[in-house]
This record gives sequence, C-alpha cells and structure tokens, in this order.
Amino acid sequence: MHANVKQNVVPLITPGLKVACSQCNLRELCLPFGLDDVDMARLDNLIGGGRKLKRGQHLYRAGDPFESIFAVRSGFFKTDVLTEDGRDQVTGFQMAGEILGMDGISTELHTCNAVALEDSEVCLIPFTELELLSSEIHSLQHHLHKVMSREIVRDHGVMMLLGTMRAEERLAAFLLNLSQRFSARGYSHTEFHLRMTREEIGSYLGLKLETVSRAFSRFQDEGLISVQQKHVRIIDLPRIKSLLAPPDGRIA
Amino acid sequence: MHANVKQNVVPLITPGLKVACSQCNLRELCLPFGLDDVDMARLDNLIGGGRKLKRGQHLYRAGDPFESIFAVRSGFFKTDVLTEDGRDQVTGFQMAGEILGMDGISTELHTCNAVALEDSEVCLIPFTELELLSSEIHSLQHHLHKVMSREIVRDHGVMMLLGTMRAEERLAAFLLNLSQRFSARGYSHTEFHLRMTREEIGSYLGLKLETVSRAFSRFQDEGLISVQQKHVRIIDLPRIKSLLAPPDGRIA
DNA sequence: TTCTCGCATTGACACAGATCAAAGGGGCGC
DNA sequence: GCGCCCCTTTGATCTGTGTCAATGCGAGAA
Repeated sequence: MHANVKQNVVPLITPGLKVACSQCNLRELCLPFGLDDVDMARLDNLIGGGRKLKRGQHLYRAGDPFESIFAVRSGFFKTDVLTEDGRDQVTGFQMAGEILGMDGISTELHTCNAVALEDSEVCLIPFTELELLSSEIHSLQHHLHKVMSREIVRDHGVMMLLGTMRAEERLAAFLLNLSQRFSARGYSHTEFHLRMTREEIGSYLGLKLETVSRAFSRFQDEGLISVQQKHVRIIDLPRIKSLLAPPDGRIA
Repeated sequence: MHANVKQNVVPLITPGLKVACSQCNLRELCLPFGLDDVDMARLDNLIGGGRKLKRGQHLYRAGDPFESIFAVRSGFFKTDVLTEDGRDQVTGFQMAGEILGMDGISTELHTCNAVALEDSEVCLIPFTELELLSSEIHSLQHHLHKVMSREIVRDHGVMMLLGTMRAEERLAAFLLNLSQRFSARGYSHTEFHLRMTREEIGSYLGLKLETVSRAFSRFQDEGLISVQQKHVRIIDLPRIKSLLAPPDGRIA
C-alpha cells in the first residue's frame, strides 16, 4: 500500500526481461496463438519489453493514457473499477497468458486499475504497432478480435453470475473457473493457492467478505472442499458442479 | 462461399432495404465514424444488405454460426444469455447505431440471443470481409477496436451496477443511461417509451419484476418521474442523478 | 525468533428484496 | 372494434445476505 515507488505512473520497462514469443511456453494461450515462425518473429519484434511488478503494485490506473496492452507472463492480477462515490468492483482476475488493458482502447485512457496480486511479469504490446502489424498478418488480426470477443463473452458470464446466482452458486462458479484455468496452465485443478483476499473475491462476486467466508466454511463442512486461509483443495468436483443447477432442478 | 442452405435459421436478407452508410443519419454513431467519402463507399460495398424484424423475432440465437455483426438501423433489441439450467440474464438493450453480435467472434458461434423488442431494421456486416477491409483502412480498423473496447467498458459498468448497487440505484442508473442514449439520437431525454417489460428490466438489473415495479412507483411518489405503463417522463433529473451517490455520502 | 497487523472466521441481528398472492388495465391479435 | 391475455401494480410475509461486533490465526518484518 505505502509502496516506496520512485515513479508510480511511468511504467518501468525492463528490456532485459524480454522473452521471445517463440521461446515462451504461453504462446499457445496468448496473442501469438496460431502464428507461424516468421509472423511470430515479427510480433516479437514489436513487443516493447517486459515489466516486473511487486505484489501490490499497479500495472496501470484508471485515467492513465492508453498505449499498450499487456500479456501476463507470470503472476496474478486483479482489475477493478471504482466510482467517484467510493464504490469498488473487481472486474476480473488475470493469470499467465491472459491479456490486460483492452478497456483502454475505446477512450485512449484506461478505465480501470490493474494491480499485481503477487510478484508478476508482463509483456508490453504497444497497441498502435499491434494494429499496424495485425493489418498485415490476418491471423494475428483475427486472433486479436477473438481475444477481445472472449473478454465480452466472459463479462456476460459474470453478469449472469451477478444477476441470477445465489451466494454459494457464485462461489462454486468462481472455484470451477479457477480450477479450469489453472488446469489449462498445467497446474493442479484440485489444489491451488488463492492470490486474492476474501474481500476481493466478494467484490468480484457481488458479496460481502463475511458471506464469502461463510460459504467457504459451508463448503468445507459439506465435504466439497478443504480450505485453510488461501489454500484450497477441491474434494468433490461433481457435487460442486451440481450446485450450479438450480435448487428445484427445473430444466429449460 | 455461397453454399446457400435454405432453412429457417438463415437470416432473411432484404437487399432492397440496403441504405448507403453515406446516406445514413446514424453514420456518426455507427461503424463508419470517421471515414472519408472514399472509404465509406468501400464499407458500403461490403455491407450485405438489411434485414427487417418484427417485434419478438430473433436476430440470432445462441449457437447460431457467426458470420456477421449487425448495426441497428432502427428499432430496439435486447440480448440475453440463458444457461441450460434455465437461468436467463438480459445482457443489454441496443438501439439505433449500436452494434450487435460481437460475442460470436471468439467461438465462431453466437453465445447469446438477440431479439427485436419492436419492429426493427439492421444492416448486416459480414465479419470476414470487414476484417479484410479494416486491414486496408486503418481508421476503420481502429474504430472497430474502439467499438469492441467500448462494449467491454460498458459491461464493466453493468458489473459495477450488479455488484454494488441497491435496487433504486440500479433503476436510476438505468433511466439515466436510456435518457442519455435517446438524447444522443436526437430524441427527448426526459420523455420516452420503454420497449421492454418490467421483467426484462429486472433481468438486466438483477432484480425481480415486482421490485422494478415498486421502484418505479416509489420514484413517481417522490416526484422524480412520472410513469404510466411503458411511458416514462423524467421530472427531476438532478435528484435522480444524486441517487447514485451512496446514502452515507462518503467520499473515496 | 517474536511482534504485529492484516486477513479470516464466527455469531447475532436487521433489512432489502424475493416470494406468494390477488386484482385490474391496456395493448394486440383476431 | 372486441375480447383475451399478458403486463403491471400492490400487499403480506419470508429469507438470504448485509451489518455490526468480537476473536483468532498467520504471514511477513525486524
């Protein structure tokens, strides 16, 4: 919180950190997806470098001028929006291979905050240059559109969650989502470390932290998970999935 | 390319309906924004035609193959997602000049339903061809990205609404949003006809229809609006705006 | 190591909004 | 133009989650 940052606005770029897309084990999840070697080299060429962030550090803040999007190389982020009247809504959690910052394209200003929840590294992708290159490489252009579209679809899922689900359903959906994403990155899908606090989970799920905590405890009591602070182990995945069916079992 | 299968899911295109972008009074709101005459003619050229929909008709359904995005020429739409377990969430209401269908880019399938809430007309914009053209016209490419980004930002706003606001705040935000959008289209910002039911408003706002109805009544009792069925007149806009500040008046 | 502060857990109670129920009223199809 | 049915309104009650409060645990700092 009281980070003794020398410059807290200007991104500190670490050119030495740069890793070629072609050497990156995330390339199948990230922007280079589907590019051949030649085109990947061209993408490599425009990536401005990397940036390391300590836990708690902001990658960008609402109001910052938009210049780049970011690919998470390692670590874990949250994005949140806050209104002038003090409301705070976590809009997402991002892990390796996911893209951050697309909210800034529309107004040339970032509209949310992105904060590292653990020590993290990102790749900077200057957006103007990305547009230029994507007009030359059709598969890159199309993949960029898919990434943006996926973000829209993801947001619709969150709206569904916030609009229609009860507290335990929300938490179940959240855990299943994390499980699936960790799994896609080669980590265990039954055991993982939460990088965010109960309050941040609550903000994301539209619940108060106490409600989140109670739901965790209830899940543990029922033998669905074992949870100790931020460590979670999924015990009964099928039954967690079944929580997402409505209580009366009605079908569409 | 034209493996034309005739079944009832195929959009019925009405070529005669086509209106040139350059002649369209929505061009400043819509995709052609910022294009010069020559480029606008090229965009005109790819727009496949128009389609008319009757009230209640689907423009597309979840699962339909994605081929085009749509620009609303006239009328009013809702989009909604429904899960196999019967949940239904309205994700947005779209009016003239707004773009529909970008959810389908990521999987090549539409992920939500789009329904006309009154007799409406749309322009079909074949997406593959739009990508091709946008790689040649930089301002078109950039504007498309802005439109997609704006959708992401809008969704964040809805997440904020669903995650942090109380019923009357949600309705106030909804009315202000409609007011602003009608106003941007040259209609009165204080008097308009709601095209959707209380249930659809409720689904969008994460509330039950009775709660929406009660909130309307309360607003009327307090002299903020006058409402009779679907007709709404904004009486005290400043006080409606002030509802969006939190009750305790705390500041960030 | 020990201290400390932020984070998490748990309980008691309050309340906003959901649910259940009933009665018009108006728009749309015929 | 008429009639039906869906939409809307309003009331009474229930309940899930918020709020307030107190205690406890553990990670990180010195």
